[in-house]
Amino acid sequence: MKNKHMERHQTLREKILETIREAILKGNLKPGEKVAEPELAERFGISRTPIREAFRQLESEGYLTVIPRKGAVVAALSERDVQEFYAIKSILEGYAASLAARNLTEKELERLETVNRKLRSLAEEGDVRSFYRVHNEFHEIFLKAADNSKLYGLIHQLGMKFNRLRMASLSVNGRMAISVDEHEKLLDAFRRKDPETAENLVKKTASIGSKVLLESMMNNHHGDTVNLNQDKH
Amino acid sequence: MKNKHMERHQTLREKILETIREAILKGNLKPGEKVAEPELAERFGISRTPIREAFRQLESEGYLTVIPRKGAVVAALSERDVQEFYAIKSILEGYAASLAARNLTEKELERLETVNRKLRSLAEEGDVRSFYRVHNEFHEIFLKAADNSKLYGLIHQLGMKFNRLRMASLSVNGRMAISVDEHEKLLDAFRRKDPETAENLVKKTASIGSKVLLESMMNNHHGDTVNLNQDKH
DNA sequence: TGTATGTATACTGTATACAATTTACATACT
DNA sequence: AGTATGTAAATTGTATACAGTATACATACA
Repeated sequence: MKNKHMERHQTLREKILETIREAILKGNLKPGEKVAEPELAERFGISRTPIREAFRQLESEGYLTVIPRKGAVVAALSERDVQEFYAIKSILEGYAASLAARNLTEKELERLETVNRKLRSLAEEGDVRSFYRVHNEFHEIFLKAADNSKLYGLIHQLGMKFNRLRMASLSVNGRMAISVDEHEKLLDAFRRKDPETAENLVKKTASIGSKVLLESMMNNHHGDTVNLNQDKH
Repeated sequence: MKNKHMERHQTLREKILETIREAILKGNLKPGEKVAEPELAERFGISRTPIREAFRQLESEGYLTVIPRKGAVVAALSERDVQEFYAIKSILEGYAASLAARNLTEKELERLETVNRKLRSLAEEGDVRSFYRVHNEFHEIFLKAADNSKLYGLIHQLGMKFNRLRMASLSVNGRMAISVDEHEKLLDAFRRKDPETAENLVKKTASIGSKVLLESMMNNHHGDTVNLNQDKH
Protein backbone atom coordinates (compact mmCIF):
# COMPACT_ATOMS: atom_id res chain seq x y z
CA MET A 1 0.00 0.00 0.00
CA LYS A 2 0.96 3.66 -0.10
CA ASN A 3 1.55 5.25 3.26
CA LYS A 4 3.41 8.16 1.79
CA HIS A 5 1.24 11.13 0.97
CA MET A 6 -2.23 9.90 1.75
CA GLU A 7 -3.30 13.49 2.33
CA ARG A 8 -3.90 13.58 -1.40
CA HIS A 9 -7.36 12.03 -0.95
CA GLN A 10 -9.12 15.24 -1.83
CA THR A 11 -10.19 15.60 -5.43
CA LEU A 12 -9.77 18.79 -7.40
CA ARG A 13 -13.51 19.19 -7.33
CA GLU A 14 -13.57 19.20 -3.53
CA LYS A 15 -10.72 21.65 -3.31
CA ILE A 16 -12.24 24.09 -5.76
CA LEU A 17 -15.59 23.70 -4.02
CA GLU A 18 -14.14 24.79 -0.71
CA THR A 19 -12.18 27.57 -2.34
CA ILE A 20 -15.24 29.08 -3.99
CA ARG A 21 -17.41 28.63 -0.91
CA GLU A 22 -14.76 30.28 1.21
CA ALA A 23 -14.49 33.14 -1.28
CA ILE A 24 -18.22 33.74 -1.08
CA LEU A 25 -18.25 33.53 2.73
CA LYS A 26 -15.29 35.87 3.02
CA GLY A 27 -16.79 38.29 0.56
CA ASN A 28 -14.08 38.00 -2.07
CA LEU A 29 -16.88 36.98 -4.35
CA LYS A 30 -19.71 39.37 -3.74
CA PRO A 31 -23.45 38.63 -3.99
CA GLY A 32 -24.76 39.35 -7.45
CA GLU A 33 -21.32 38.97 -8.97
CA LYS A 34 -21.08 36.74 -12.00
CA VAL A 35 -18.91 33.65 -11.72
CA ALA A 36 -17.59 32.46 -15.09
CA GLU A 37 -16.17 29.00 -15.56
CA PRO A 38 -13.35 29.84 -17.98
CA GLU A 39 -12.06 32.59 -15.72
CA LEU A 40 -11.88 30.32 -12.68
CA ALA A 41 -10.34 27.55 -14.77
CA GLU A 42 -7.62 29.91 -15.92
CA ARG A 43 -7.08 31.38 -12.47
CA PHE A 44 -6.56 28.01 -10.82
CA GLY A 45 -4.88 26.37 -13.78
CA ILE A 46 -7.34 23.50 -14.06
CA SER A 47 -9.99 22.45 -16.55
CA ARG A 48 -13.62 23.48 -16.40
CA THR A 49 -14.87 20.03 -15.46
CA PRO A 50 -14.20 20.05 -11.70
CA ILE A 51 -15.40 23.64 -11.54
CA ARG A 52 -18.68 22.80 -13.19
CA GLU A 53 -19.24 19.95 -10.77
CA ALA A 54 -18.47 22.20 -7.83
CA PHE A 55 -21.01 24.68 -9.22
CA ARG A 56 -23.77 22.10 -9.05
CA GLN A 57 -22.99 21.42 -5.42
CA LEU A 58 -22.81 25.11 -4.59
CA GLU A 59 -26.13 25.59 -6.29
CA SER A 60 -27.72 22.94 -4.10
CA GLU A 61 -26.23 24.57 -1.04
CA GLY A 62 -27.71 27.91 -2.02
CA TYR A 63 -24.46 29.77 -2.63
CA LEU A 64 -24.93 30.14 -6.37
CA THR A 65 -27.87 30.90 -8.57
CA VAL A 66 -27.46 29.21 -11.92
CA ILE A 67 -29.42 30.25 -14.97
CA PRO A 68 -29.18 27.66 -17.76
CA ARG A 69 -27.09 28.78 -20.70
CA LYS A 70 -26.44 32.10 -19.03
CA GLY A 71 -24.15 31.37 -16.14
CA ALA A 72 -23.86 31.46 -12.38
CA VAL A 73 -24.05 34.42 -10.01
CA VAL A 74 -23.33 34.53 -6.29
CA ALA A 75 -26.65 34.29 -4.49
CA ALA A 76 -27.68 37.67 -3.12
CA LEU A 77 -29.40 37.72 0.23
CA SER A 78 -32.29 40.06 0.76
CA GLU A 79 -33.19 41.19 4.25
CA ARG A 80 -36.16 38.95 3.96
CA ASP A 81 -33.90 35.96 3.25
CA VAL A 82 -31.92 36.76 6.36
CA GLN A 83 -35.07 37.06 8.44
CA GLU A 84 -36.44 33.78 7.16
CA PHE A 85 -33.23 31.87 7.61
CA TYR A 86 -32.75 33.24 11.07
CA ALA A 87 -36.25 32.31 12.09
CA ILE A 88 -35.68 28.74 10.94
CA LYS A 89 -32.33 28.52 12.63
CA SER A 90 -33.79 29.73 15.91
CA ILE A 91 -36.58 27.18 15.72
CA LEU A 92 -34.14 24.35 15.05
CA GLU A 93 -31.74 25.47 17.75
CA GLY A 94 -34.65 25.82 20.12
CA TYR A 95 -35.62 22.26 19.43
CA ALA A 96 -32.02 21.17 19.90
CA ALA A 97 -32.03 22.88 23.28
CA SER A 98 -35.18 21.05 24.33
CA LEU A 99 -33.60 17.74 23.34
CA ALA A 100 -30.38 18.67 25.06
CA ALA A 101 -32.25 19.46 28.27
CA ARG A 102 -33.33 15.82 28.36
CA ASN A 103 -29.97 14.36 27.42
CA LEU A 104 -27.26 16.48 29.00
CA THR A 105 -25.05 14.60 31.42
CA GLU A 106 -23.57 16.07 34.57
CA LYS A 107 -20.20 16.18 32.86
CA GLU A 108 -21.52 18.15 29.91
CA LEU A 109 -23.36 20.56 32.19
CA GLU A 110 -20.13 21.26 34.01
CA ARG A 111 -18.41 21.77 30.73
CA LEU A 112 -21.06 24.30 29.69
CA GLU A 113 -20.58 26.16 32.96
CA THR A 114 -16.83 26.27 32.47
CA VAL A 115 -17.24 27.59 28.93
CA ASN A 116 -19.71 30.23 30.05
CA ARG A 117 -17.38 31.43 32.81
CA LYS A 118 -14.77 31.86 30.13
CA LEU A 119 -17.28 33.78 28.04
CA ARG A 120 -17.95 36.13 30.94
CA SER A 121 -14.30 37.03 31.24
CA LEU A 122 -13.96 37.44 27.47
CA ALA A 123 -17.00 39.72 27.45
CA GLU A 124 -15.39 41.84 30.13
CA GLU A 125 -12.19 42.03 28.10
CA GLY A 126 -14.19 42.89 25.02
CA ASP A 127 -12.46 40.25 22.92
CA VAL A 128 -15.14 39.73 20.25
CA ARG A 129 -13.19 37.26 18.15
CA SER A 130 -12.39 34.89 20.99
CA PHE A 131 -15.86 35.35 22.40
CA TYR A 132 -17.31 34.32 19.07
CA ARG A 133 -15.19 31.17 18.97
CA VAL A 134 -15.97 30.10 22.52
CA HIS A 135 -19.60 31.08 22.01
CA ASN A 136 -19.74 28.58 19.18
CA GLU A 137 -18.17 25.99 21.46
CA PHE A 138 -20.99 26.49 23.95
CA HIS A 139 -23.57 25.91 21.27
CA GLU A 140 -21.65 22.93 19.91
CA ILE A 141 -21.90 21.17 23.24
CA PHE A 142 -25.65 21.21 23.57
CA LEU A 143 -26.16 20.77 19.83
CA LYS A 144 -24.27 17.52 20.03
CA ALA A 145 -26.09 16.54 23.20
CA ALA A 146 -29.36 16.87 21.30
CA ASP A 147 -28.16 13.70 19.58
CA ASN A 148 -29.80 14.23 16.21
CA SER A 149 -27.19 14.26 13.48
CA LYS A 150 -29.53 15.57 10.77
CA LEU A 151 -30.55 18.44 13.00
CA TYR A 152 -26.91 19.13 13.77
CA GLY A 153 -26.05 19.16 10.08
CA LEU A 154 -28.97 21.38 9.14
CA ILE A 155 -28.16 23.96 11.81
CA HIS A 156 -24.56 24.05 10.72
CA GLN A 157 -25.55 24.41 7.09
CA LEU A 158 -27.73 27.38 7.95
CA GLY A 159 -25.18 28.80 10.35
CA MET A 160 -22.37 28.74 7.82
CA LYS A 161 -24.04 31.35 5.68
CA PHE A 162 -24.52 33.73 8.56
CA ASN A 163 -21.41 33.31 10.62
CA ARG A 164 -19.94 36.59 9.52
CA LEU A 165 -23.18 38.41 10.17
CA ARG A 166 -23.41 36.87 13.61
CA MET A 167 -19.98 38.17 14.44
CA ALA A 168 -21.20 41.64 13.55
CA SER A 169 -24.20 41.10 15.78
CA LEU A 170 -22.01 40.28 18.78
CA SER A 171 -19.96 43.41 18.22
CA VAL A 172 -22.89 45.60 19.15
CA ASN A 173 -22.05 47.00 22.55
CA GLY A 174 -23.37 45.16 25.56
CA ARG A 175 -24.45 42.23 23.38
CA MET A 176 -21.78 39.89 24.71
CA ALA A 177 -22.66 40.47 28.35
CA ILE A 178 -26.32 39.87 27.58
CA SER A 179 -25.39 36.68 25.79
CA VAL A 180 -23.60 35.41 28.90
CA ASP A 181 -26.66 36.16 31.03
CA GLU A 182 -28.86 34.34 28.57
CA HIS A 183 -26.56 31.34 28.67
CA GLU A 184 -26.82 31.33 32.42
CA LYS A 185 -30.59 31.20 32.29
CA LEU A 186 -30.33 28.44 29.72
CA LEU A 187 -27.96 26.49 31.92
CA ASP A 188 -30.43 26.83 34.74
CA ALA A 189 -33.16 25.32 32.55
CA PHE A 190 -30.78 22.53 31.55
CA ARG A 191 -30.01 21.78 35.17
CA ARG A 192 -33.70 21.66 35.99
CA LYS A 193 -34.23 19.34 33.00
CA ASP A 194 -36.83 21.79 31.73
CA PRO A 195 -36.99 21.34 27.92
CA GLU A 196 -39.75 23.85 27.34
CA THR A 197 -38.02 26.70 29.10
CA ALA A 198 -34.72 25.85 27.42
CA GLU A 199 -36.39 25.91 24.04
CA ASN A 200 -38.11 29.22 24.65
CA LEU A 201 -34.92 30.81 25.95
CA VAL A 202 -32.93 29.82 22.89
CA LYS A 203 -35.70 30.99 20.59
CA LYS A 204 -35.91 34.33 22.34
CA THR A 205 -32.15 34.78 22.27
CA ALA A 206 -32.05 34.07 18.57
CA SER A 207 -34.91 36.39 17.81
CA ILE A 208 -33.18 39.21 19.66
CA GLY A 209 -29.95 38.46 17.86
CA SER A 210 -31.80 38.56 14.57
CA LYS A 211 -33.27 41.94 15.40
CA VAL A 212 -29.90 43.39 16.33
CA LEU A 213 -28.47 41.99 13.14
CA LEU A 214 -31.16 43.36 10.87
CA GLU A 215 -30.77 46.79 12.42
CA SER A 216 -27.04 46.78 11.74
CA MET A 217 -27.82 45.67 8.22
CA MET A 218 -30.29 48.50 7.72
CA ASN A 219 -27.59 51.01 8.55
CA ASN A 220 -25.16 50.04 5.85
CA HIS A 221 -27.63 48.70 3.34
CA HIS A 222 -26.77 48.39 -0.33
CA GLY A 223 -30.08 48.58 -2.12
CA ASP A 224 -32.33 45.65 -1.34
CA THR A 225 -29.63 43.02 -1.04
CA VAL A 226 -26.89 42.45 1.45
CA ASN A 227 -23.22 41.83 1.07
CA LEU A 228 -21.91 39.28 3.53
CA ASN A 229 -18.49 40.86 3.54
CA GLN A 230 -17.97 42.77 6.74
CA ASP A 231 -14.24 43.41 6.50
CA LYS A 232 -14.36 46.56 4.47
CA HIS A 233 -16.24 49.86 4.30
CA MET B 1 -25.72 14.42 -32.58
CA LYS B 2 -28.53 16.95 -32.67
CA ASN B 3 -31.75 16.91 -30.78
CA LYS B 4 -34.88 16.28 -32.74
CA HIS B 5 -37.47 18.45 -31.11
CA MET B 6 -35.83 21.22 -29.14
CA GLU B 7 -39.08 21.86 -27.30
CA ARG B 8 -37.29 21.53 -24.00
CA HIS B 9 -35.59 24.46 -22.36
CA GLN B 10 -34.41 21.97 -19.78
CA THR B 11 -30.80 20.82 -19.91
CA LEU B 12 -29.85 17.16 -20.05
CA ARG B 13 -28.40 17.50 -16.58
CA GLU B 14 -31.74 18.62 -15.17
CA LYS B 15 -33.60 15.85 -16.89
CA ILE B 16 -31.25 13.14 -15.77
CA LEU B 17 -31.29 14.63 -12.28
CA GLU B 18 -35.04 14.29 -12.04
CA THR B 19 -34.95 10.86 -13.61
CA ILE B 20 -32.48 9.51 -11.08
CA ARG B 21 -34.18 11.21 -8.16
CA GLU B 22 -37.51 9.81 -9.26
CA ALA B 23 -35.97 6.35 -9.65
CA ILE B 24 -34.66 6.51 -6.09
CA LEU B 25 -37.97 7.80 -4.73
CA LYS B 26 -39.94 5.17 -6.60
CA GLY B 27 -37.57 2.45 -5.50
CA ASN B 28 -36.37 1.48 -8.96
CA LEU B 29 -32.97 2.28 -7.61
CA LYS B 30 -32.75 0.69 -4.20
CA PRO B 31 -30.81 1.97 -1.18
CA GLY B 32 -27.33 0.52 -1.09
CA GLU B 33 -27.38 -0.18 -4.79
CA LYS B 34 -24.38 1.01 -6.74
CA VAL B 35 -24.97 3.61 -9.42
CA ALA B 36 -22.32 3.52 -12.14
CA GLU B 37 -21.88 6.41 -14.55
CA PRO B 38 -21.11 4.39 -17.70
CA GLU B 39 -24.17 2.22 -17.21
CA LEU B 40 -26.52 5.20 -16.89
CA ALA B 41 -24.81 6.93 -19.80
CA GLU B 42 -25.43 3.89 -21.96
CA ARG B 43 -28.97 3.41 -20.71
CA PHE B 44 -30.01 6.96 -21.55
CA GLY B 45 -27.83 7.35 -24.60
CA ILE B 46 -25.96 10.40 -23.32
CA SER B 47 -22.43 11.12 -22.19
CA ARG B 48 -21.17 10.82 -18.63
CA THR B 49 -20.79 14.58 -18.16
CA PRO B 50 -24.40 15.55 -17.36
CA ILE B 51 -24.72 12.44 -15.22
CA ARG B 52 -21.68 13.34 -13.16
CA GLU B 53 -23.04 16.82 -12.58
CA ALA B 54 -26.39 15.44 -11.54
CA PHE B 55 -24.56 13.15 -9.10
CA ARG B 56 -23.04 16.15 -7.32
CA GLN B 57 -26.46 17.68 -6.86
CA LEU B 58 -27.97 14.40 -5.70
CA GLU B 59 -25.12 14.03 -3.25
CA SER B 60 -25.85 17.46 -1.78
CA GLU B 61 -29.51 16.55 -1.52
CA GLY B 62 -28.66 13.38 0.34
CA TYR B 63 -29.85 10.88 -2.23
CA LEU B 64 -26.43 9.53 -3.08
CA THR B 65 -23.38 8.68 -1.07
CA VAL B 66 -20.25 9.18 -3.13
CA ILE B 67 -16.95 7.64 -2.21
CA PRO B 68 -14.05 9.21 -4.13
CA ARG B 69 -12.56 6.93 -6.78
CA LYS B 70 -15.00 4.21 -5.85
CA GLY B 71 -18.37 5.43 -7.04
CA ALA B 72 -21.84 6.34 -5.88
CA VAL B 73 -24.41 4.28 -4.03
CA VAL B 74 -28.02 5.14 -3.27
CA ALA B 75 -28.13 6.50 0.26
CA ALA B 76 -29.57 3.93 2.61
CA LEU B 77 -31.83 5.22 5.34
CA SER B 78 -31.50 3.73 8.76
CA GLU B 79 -34.45 3.85 11.12
CA ARG B 80 -32.52 6.42 13.02
CA ASP B 81 -32.28 8.60 9.92
CA VAL B 82 -36.03 8.38 9.46
CA GLN B 83 -36.62 9.25 13.11
CA GLU B 84 -34.31 12.23 12.96
CA PHE B 85 -35.69 13.58 9.73
CA TYR B 86 -39.22 13.16 10.90
CA ALA B 87 -38.52 14.96 14.13
CA ILE B 88 -37.08 17.90 12.24
CA LYS B 89 -39.91 17.98 9.78
CA SER B 90 -42.47 18.00 12.60
CA ILE B 91 -40.68 20.86 14.29
CA LEU B 92 -40.59 22.91 11.11
CA GLU B 93 -44.19 22.16 10.24
CA GLY B 94 -45.16 23.02 13.78
CA TYR B 95 -43.50 26.36 13.41
CA ALA B 96 -45.21 26.87 10.07
CA ALA B 97 -48.53 26.20 11.76
CA SER B 98 -47.83 28.79 14.43
CA LEU B 99 -47.00 31.36 11.77
CA ALA B 100 -50.04 30.36 9.76
CA ALA B 101 -52.28 30.84 12.79
CA ARG B 102 -51.25 34.49 12.77
CA ASN B 103 -51.53 35.02 9.03
CA LEU B 104 -54.44 32.95 7.77
CA THR B 105 -57.19 34.98 6.14
CA GLU B 106 -60.88 34.19 6.36
CA LYS B 107 -60.77 33.01 2.77
CA GLU B 108 -57.93 30.58 3.44
CA LEU B 109 -59.65 29.27 6.55
CA GLU B 110 -62.74 28.51 4.52
CA ARG B 111 -60.60 26.81 1.95
CA LEU B 112 -59.04 24.63 4.64
CA GLU B 113 -62.48 23.68 5.89
CA THR B 114 -63.62 22.75 2.41
CA VAL B 115 -60.54 20.63 1.88
CA ASN B 116 -60.99 18.88 5.20
CA ARG B 117 -64.62 18.10 4.45
CA LYS B 118 -63.39 16.48 1.28
CA LEU B 119 -60.84 14.55 3.30
CA ARG B 120 -63.56 13.24 5.58
CA SER B 121 -65.51 11.81 2.68
CA LEU B 122 -62.37 10.34 1.13
CA ALA B 123 -61.49 8.74 4.46
CA GLU B 124 -64.95 7.16 4.58
CA GLU B 125 -64.50 5.86 1.04
CA GLY B 126 -61.07 4.55 1.97
CA ASP B 127 -59.42 6.15 -1.06
CA VAL B 128 -55.86 6.38 0.24
CA ARG B 129 -54.33 7.77 -2.92
CA SER B 130 -56.76 10.66 -3.28
CA PHE B 131 -56.67 11.25 0.45
CA TYR B 132 -52.93 11.56 0.27
CA ARG B 133 -53.15 14.12 -2.52
CA VAL B 134 -55.80 16.26 -0.85
CA HIS B 135 -54.02 15.85 2.47
CA ASN B 136 -50.98 17.45 0.89
CA GLU B 137 -53.19 20.23 -0.40
CA PHE B 138 -54.35 20.95 3.14
CA HIS B 139 -50.79 21.25 4.33
CA GLU B 140 -49.81 23.34 1.31
CA ILE B 141 -52.37 25.97 2.22
CA PHE B 142 -51.12 26.68 5.71
CA LEU B 143 -47.50 26.16 4.72
CA LYS B 144 -47.86 28.95 2.19
CA ALA B 145 -49.77 31.08 4.68
CA ALA B 146 -46.78 30.84 7.01
CA ASP B 147 -45.16 33.13 4.44
CA ASN B 148 -41.58 32.00 4.85
CA SER B 149 -40.22 30.72 1.56
CA LYS B 150 -37.08 29.16 3.04
CA LEU B 151 -39.17 27.25 5.53
CA TYR B 152 -41.47 26.17 2.74
CA GLY B 153 -38.54 24.95 0.67
CA LEU B 154 -36.92 23.12 3.57
CA ILE B 155 -40.10 21.28 4.52
CA HIS B 156 -40.63 20.24 0.93
CA GLN B 157 -37.06 19.06 0.63
CA LEU B 158 -37.46 16.91 3.70
CA GLY B 159 -40.92 15.78 2.67
CA MET B 160 -39.81 14.61 -0.74
CA LYS B 161 -37.70 11.87 0.73
CA PHE B 162 -40.54 10.54 2.83
CA ASN B 163 -43.59 10.99 0.67
CA ARG B 164 -43.86 7.33 -0.16
CA LEU B 165 -43.37 6.34 3.44
CA ARG B 166 -46.06 8.77 4.50
CA MET B 167 -48.44 7.16 2.08
CA ALA B 168 -47.77 3.86 3.79
CA SER B 169 -48.42 5.52 7.12
CA LEU B 170 -51.84 6.71 6.01
CA SER B 171 -52.73 3.23 4.83
CA VAL B 172 -52.73 1.95 8.39
CA ASN B 173 -56.35 1.41 9.26
CA GLY B 174 -58.18 4.22 10.99
CA ARG B 175 -55.26 6.58 10.35
CA MET B 176 -57.10 8.67 7.79
CA ALA B 177 -60.10 9.29 10.04
CA ILE B 178 -57.80 10.29 12.87
CA SER B 179 -56.01 12.66 10.52
CA VAL B 180 -59.29 14.39 9.68
CA ASP B 181 -60.08 14.82 13.36
CA GLU B 182 -56.64 16.25 13.96
CA HIS B 183 -57.14 18.70 11.12
CA GLU B 184 -60.37 19.79 12.69
CA LYS B 185 -58.67 20.55 15.98
CA LEU B 186 -55.98 22.41 14.07
CA LEU B 187 -58.58 24.43 12.20
CA ASP B 188 -60.13 25.33 15.51
CA ALA B 189 -56.80 26.65 16.75
CA PHE B 190 -56.37 28.57 13.50
CA ARG B 191 -59.80 30.14 13.91
CA ARG B 192 -58.97 31.16 17.46
CA LYS B 193 -55.66 32.60 16.22
CA ASP B 194 -53.89 30.42 18.74
CA PRO B 195 -50.35 29.84 17.41
CA GLU B 196 -49.13 27.80 20.35
CA THR B 197 -51.94 25.28 20.22
CA ALA B 198 -51.65 25.03 16.44
CA GLU B 199 -47.96 24.33 16.75
CA ASN B 200 -48.39 21.70 19.41
CA LEU B 201 -51.14 19.98 17.47
CA VAL B 202 -49.05 19.70 14.34
CA LYS B 203 -46.08 18.47 16.31
CA LYS B 204 -48.17 15.85 18.06
CA THR B 205 -49.73 14.73 14.80
CA ALA B 206 -46.34 14.34 13.17
CA SER B 207 -44.91 12.47 16.12
CA ILE B 208 -47.80 10.00 16.02
CA GLY B 209 -47.38 9.62 12.27
CA SER B 210 -43.71 8.96 12.78
CA LYS B 211 -44.47 6.27 15.32
CA VAL B 212 -46.97 4.55 13.04
CA LEU B 213 -44.47 4.71 10.23
CA LEU B 214 -41.59 3.27 12.20
CA GLU B 215 -43.77 0.41 13.37
CA SER B 216 -44.74 -0.46 9.81
CA MET B 217 -41.07 -0.26 8.92
CA MET B 218 -40.12 -2.62 11.71
CA ASN B 219 -42.51 -5.22 10.36
CA ASN B 220 -41.01 -5.56 6.91
CA HIS B 221 -37.49 -4.55 7.79
CA HIS B 222 -34.56 -5.44 5.57
CA GLY B 223 -31.66 -5.59 7.98
CA ASP B 224 -30.90 -2.21 9.47
CA THR B 225 -31.81 -0.11 6.45
CA VAL B 226 -35.02 0.72 4.72
CA ASN B 227 -36.18 0.49 1.14
CA LEU B 228 -38.35 3.42 0.16
CA ASN B 229 -40.21 1.39 -2.44
CA GLN B 230 -43.76 0.84 -1.27
CA ASP B 231 -45.66 0.28 -4.50
CA LYS B 232 -46.01 -3.44 -4.65
CA HIS B 233 -49.70 -3.73 -5.27
C1' DT C 1 -4.49 -25.71 0.27
C1' DG C 2 -4.26 -21.06 1.33
C1' DT C 3 -2.18 -16.73 0.74
C1' DA C 4 0.20 -13.42 -2.03
C1' DT C 5 0.89 -11.15 -6.24
C1' DG C 6 0.36 -9.72 -10.90
C1' DT C 7 -2.45 -8.46 -14.65
C1' DA C 8 -6.65 -7.41 -16.98
C1' DT C 9 -10.69 -4.80 -16.61
C1' DA C 10 -13.71 -1.31 -15.23
C1' DC C 11 -14.65 2.89 -13.33
C1' DT C 12 -13.74 7.46 -11.62
C1' DG C 13 -11.23 12.04 -12.16
C1' DT C 14 -9.67 15.42 -15.32
C1' DA C 15 -8.65 17.57 -19.71
C1' DT C 16 -9.89 18.86 -24.12
C1' DA C 17 -12.77 19.31 -28.20
C1' DC C 18 -16.92 20.57 -30.17
C1' DA C 19 -21.82 22.17 -30.45
C1' DA C 20 -25.44 25.29 -29.13
C1' DT C 21 -26.75 29.53 -27.41
C1' DT C 22 -26.33 33.97 -25.52
C1' DT C 23 -24.26 38.63 -25.67
C1' DA C 24 -22.04 42.48 -27.78
C1' DC C 25 -21.23 45.23 -31.29
C1' DA C 26 -21.15 46.95 -35.75
C1' DT C 27 -23.84 47.90 -39.72
C1' DA C 28 -27.93 48.96 -42.30
C1' DC C 29 -32.44 50.77 -42.57
C1' DT C 30 -36.57 53.94 -41.27
C1' DA D 1 -30.82 59.79 -34.43
C1' DG D 2 -32.89 55.63 -33.10
C1' DT D 3 -34.13 51.03 -33.96
C1' DA D 4 -33.55 46.65 -36.22
C1' DT D 5 -30.62 43.03 -37.82
C1' DG D 6 -26.81 40.19 -38.73
C1' DT D 7 -22.37 38.57 -37.49
C1' DA D 8 -18.46 37.63 -34.29
C1' DA D 9 -16.98 36.57 -29.74
C1' DA D 10 -17.72 34.59 -25.51
C1' DT D 11 -19.85 31.30 -22.61
C1' DT D 12 -22.38 27.36 -21.39
C1' DG D 13 -23.76 22.42 -22.41
C1' DT D 14 -22.25 18.00 -23.99
C1' DA D 15 -19.20 14.49 -25.85
C1' DT D 16 -15.01 12.19 -25.96
C1' DA D 17 -10.25 11.03 -24.82
C1' DC D 18 -7.00 9.83 -21.56
C1' DA D 19 -4.81 8.99 -17.03
C1' DG D 20 -4.90 7.14 -12.40
C1' DT D 21 -6.88 4.06 -9.26
C1' DA D 22 -9.75 0.29 -7.46
C1' DT D 23 -11.62 -4.43 -8.20
C1' DA D 24 -11.63 -9.20 -9.82
C1' DC D 25 -9.66 -13.02 -11.16
C1' DA D 26 -6.04 -15.93 -12.34
C1' DT D 27 -1.51 -17.53 -11.39
C1' DA D 28 2.55 -18.46 -8.56
C1' DC D 29 4.50 -19.50 -4.31
C1' DA D 30 4.75 -21.23 0.69
